[in-house]
Formats: sequence, structure tokens, C-alpha cells
Amino acid sequence: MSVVDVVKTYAEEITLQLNGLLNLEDVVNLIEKPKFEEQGDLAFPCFTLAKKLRNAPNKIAMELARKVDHPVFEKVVADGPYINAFLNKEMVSKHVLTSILEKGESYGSMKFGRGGNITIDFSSPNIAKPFSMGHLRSTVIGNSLANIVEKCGYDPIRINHLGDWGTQFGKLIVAYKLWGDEELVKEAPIQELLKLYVQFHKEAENDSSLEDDARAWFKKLEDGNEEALSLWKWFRDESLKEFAKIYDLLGVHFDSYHGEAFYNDKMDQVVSLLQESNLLQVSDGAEVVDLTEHDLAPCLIKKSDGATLYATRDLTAAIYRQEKYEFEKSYYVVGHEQSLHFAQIFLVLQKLGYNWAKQLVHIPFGFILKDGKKMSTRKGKVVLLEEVIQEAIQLAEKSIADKNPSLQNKAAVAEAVGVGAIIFHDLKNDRQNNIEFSLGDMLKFEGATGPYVQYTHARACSILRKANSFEAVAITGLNDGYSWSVVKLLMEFQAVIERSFEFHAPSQIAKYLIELSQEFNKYYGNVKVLSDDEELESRLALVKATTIVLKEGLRLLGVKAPDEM
RNA sequence: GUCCCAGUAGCUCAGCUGGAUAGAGCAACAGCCUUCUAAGCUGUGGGUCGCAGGUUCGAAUCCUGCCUGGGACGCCA
Repeated sequence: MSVVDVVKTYAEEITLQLNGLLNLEDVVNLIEKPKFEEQGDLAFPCFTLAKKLRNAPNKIAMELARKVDHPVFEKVVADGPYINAFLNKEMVSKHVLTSILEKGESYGSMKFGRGGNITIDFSSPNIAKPFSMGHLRSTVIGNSLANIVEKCGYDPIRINHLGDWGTQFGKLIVAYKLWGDEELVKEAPIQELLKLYVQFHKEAENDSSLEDDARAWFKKLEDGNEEALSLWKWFRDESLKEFAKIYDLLGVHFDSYHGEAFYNDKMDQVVSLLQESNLLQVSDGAEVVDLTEHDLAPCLIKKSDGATLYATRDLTAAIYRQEKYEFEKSYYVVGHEQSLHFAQIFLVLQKLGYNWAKQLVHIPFGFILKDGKKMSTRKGKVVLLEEVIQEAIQLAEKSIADKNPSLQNKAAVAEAVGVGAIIFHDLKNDRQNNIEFSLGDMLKFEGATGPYVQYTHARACSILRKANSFEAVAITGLNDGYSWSVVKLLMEFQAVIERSFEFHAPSQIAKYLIELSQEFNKYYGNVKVLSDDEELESRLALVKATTIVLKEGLRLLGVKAPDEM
């Protein structure tokens, strides 16, 4: 049983009394959650009816409330212009708890995706640059969306579209040849390459010929020049090793690491396709697709020196992915600053006659700001993710030493808590918000945080461990207000997942988990679970069901839920 | 200049497909561990929902204009 079921029942009962004035769907859409606990569990506002019947909403509510009757409702009352229904706590909680225990971690799973593929392009860090806080957002949002989509019955294809191609490599090669040192690079590849990259931009401010050299070297790379290629490969390998450490810590994996370079030999076809379709125009020596009819700037396909651009690769990648995966949807979890770029390539694909272009979705997110401004790699202004993660883990270790020194496998728990804090901090707010970088906020373990949810889960697990035996056979349902608040939230789980899918919003789940934790902690503080009476089994069922939903919800965010902490 | 995103409590944010008395967390203050993990719970104070119009029985929510912050706007990605 879920909210959807009880809402439907309520709507059916109301519709029955309306003689076709409103259809079932209208009524379902009108039903809302009352604002205050004492107003009941479901509310139906009578304003629309008032208009149709030309009668006062309060009167209509009074009349209807008298007529609606169903065993699942304890009572139905008129409250001003609303008809408020109070659910039968015992009956509903019995159903909800039994169903969660039966389904276990598959509670809340849906099948509407019917196994269709959804490709998710996320993380996509740039080779030879450090994995910054900025990439964290794409990584955790994309990873969570993959989990959510899977929970809805789709098959997610996790794609790490590595930034392993482009003029930046020309810059890097120039910088390395001018100032680089093989030994230093071998010792600390990412730091050293970043230094070279930053130095390049500094020197290029006074010497614009460097930019020309960089473009030339990138052209050589694209044409298969051996020296360029071997340097490129070396930079790439070293970077991937570094990234693997981070992904391991975050618990993220990919189905494909095909980055930009992978499409290098596939772009010609796409360019010819554009030509055949008469979409290409020459403008200032570059080849572009004009988009003025859509009020957009033209999409650049080839530079005046014949080298390709970002758009060329993304067009090629989209076509390749459709051919290979036949996706039903294709997500791009990429920063908000690239909105124009994606609008352009989606339009170009449509102009090429691809119907599936409608299934492409750019999922933008806000920046991580430093002092109110976007962080810039070019100036070396980055905060390294790995350092932040390590710091979080150390803090978690300290916390454990302080609060639970006898804990087993401390290291694993500290990692789960530290990493959980960072992931949760990123996911709990709307994607679109810019975030001012704050180490303090990320490392907070109290209040609305990942560790708070994890802690709630661990507490609940602890009760279950202390219960002598728990067969879950004698669940009779619960009737008190504290457990009811928890049960009501438990039955909303599926609806929350659906909403997070619809809006590509992991934050919906994070907010929900906070709320569930708060209600459970109130319950914990007010009700003694382990006391021996006839409701013991039902209370244990509530506790067990809560652990299931908390753990599964955290999993959808990519956060672990230790049994003890 | 054009376009996109945002503006809600001291701070960080929910609420935004219109509905009842605008909510959390942090910070401040005051309580609660001989009883299931105090990373917790309870209480207090704190708001012209950026501003001005409009639509509506009803607007933080929808529309228009303006202000503020961030971003994008051709050879970076």
C-alpha cells in the first residue's frame, strides 16, 4: 500500500458522490496533503466544486463529508472548505509495514521503464587536470540519477565522457616541451601537469604566439603525429589512475570510458552528413550550422584551420550512442554554463532528421563558487576533491573515537560517513543552485546531513540487534501518533522516487530521508520499542521497515548505510 | 545589448504543476543521558517571501516590468 492507493480510494469515494461533476483524474489531482497534522491525512478542497455548483465551499464540504465512507478511513470531516480524511492507522500501518518487510530493498521499485536504455553522460573530467570540486557535482548527481532511473525500471548506461581531446592538449604539449620535466611529471603527474597548464596561460597573456603554437600542436595530434600522440597517451594514462582512486572512494563505476578522443575517427562521417544535408555554411573561414531561425548563435563544426570542435564531438557521440544503445532517453549531466551548447547540438541533430533528438536531455547544475565567483582551472584556483574527502574521513574517524570507540571495522565506517557527508551535502539542495564552497558545511555531521541519516539508520539497526527474535508474523498495526508519522512517510517513498525521476532531482530523495529521519528520531525518543507487550512485533516491524527505506534511499543517492557507527 | 538561472529568518536552504496558520537545518539561548547509540530529542526568540503592477474567490507559487547576484553569447570545453 502506498499513498497513491489511498489517494485513489479517497478520490473514488468522492467521485462517487459527485454525479459526474468531476472525473476521477480531476479529483486525484485536487487531493492534497493537509498542512497540519491535526487536519488529517488527506484533504480535498471544495473551491472548484463551489464554482460549478454555485454554492459555498464550506457547505459542500459539510455535505460531502457526511457521505464519504470507506473502511480505510477512520473518519471524514469537513474543515472549512476542505474535506479531510483520517486514515485508519491500524489498518494502514499493518498493510504498509507488511508490504515493506515482504519487498525488502525492492520496496519502492517501479517497472514503468520496461528495461529501456538511458545513457547518462556524467562526471567527464578533463585529462591532465585535477579532479576538482566542480566535477564532484556532475559525478554524484549523475550517479544518483543512474540509480534512480534503474529503480524505475530503466537500464542505465553510465558514460564517462572524458575530456581527453581538444586544444588544451596542444597547450599542454607546448608547455611540456618548453618547461616540462619528465621526472617531475612521473612523480606527481596531475600536480605537475596542472602547473604547466597554469604557467601556459600566464605566459600566453604576454605572448600570443603560444596560443598559435598550441593550436598547431593540437592539429598535429589530430593528424596522428607520433610525438604528440605518445605525450597525449602518457598524460591520459596517468590521469586515469588518479581518477580511479576518487571513483573508488565515491563508489562510482562506469559502463563506458569513451571520451572525446574515441570519436576522433568518427567525426568525418558526421561532417559529411551535415554537408549532404546542406546544413554547413562557411563563415569567417569556419564551418558552421546556422541557427538564426531558432534565435540561436550558429553551431561551430570546424575551425578555420580544419580542426574539430566540442560540438562536432558531441554530435558524433550522440549519434554513436543512439546506434549502439538505442536509448529511450539520453542525459547529459553537465554544468549550467553549457546550456547554449546543448541547445545547439540538439537542434542540429533535429535538423539532420533524427527524431530521437527529442529524447536528449541536458541536466544542468549550478557552480561551486569561491568567493562568489566560478572557480577557474586556468588560474590554478581549484580545491582538490581528494584532499577534501580525506579530510572528511579523518574527521569521521575522530568522531568515532570520541563517540563509539569500541566499534568494529572503524576504517570502513569512517569512510562511509566521511564520503556520505560530502555526497549528501551536494545532493540535498536543488541542482540548479550555485553553491559557495565551504569546507565547514561539507564536513558537518549534525543536523540535515548524510551522517544524520546514517546515524538514524544505525540506531534503528541497533534496536533490531537487541530484539531477541523477530519473526514479523504478528504485525497487528500501530495506532499512536508517533509511529503514524513514520508510517505516513514510509508509504510516500515510491511517490518521492517517481518525483525525483520526473524532475531529475536527487534532492527530492535527500530531503525525504531527512524528514523520515526526523520523524523516526522523534519516535525513538518517545516510544520504547523493546518493551514486552502485544505490539512489540509491530513496533519492530516499523523499525525494520525504516531501516529498509533509509538504506535504500541512501543507496539511490550513492551513500552507504553502515549498521553501526 | 540578448538569452539562461537565482533572490524566502542573521547564515544555508525547503515550499513554486495556485489553496488552510510560510517551514527545516545552522548559529543564539534554555532544558533532556541509572532506560533501545546525545552524530539525538524538546522548548524560546527570529520573516515587508527582492520591488512594483496584473490575473484569481485565493499568489512565496502564474504573467509583465524593474532592481540585485551568477552564467552564457564564433574558432576553449
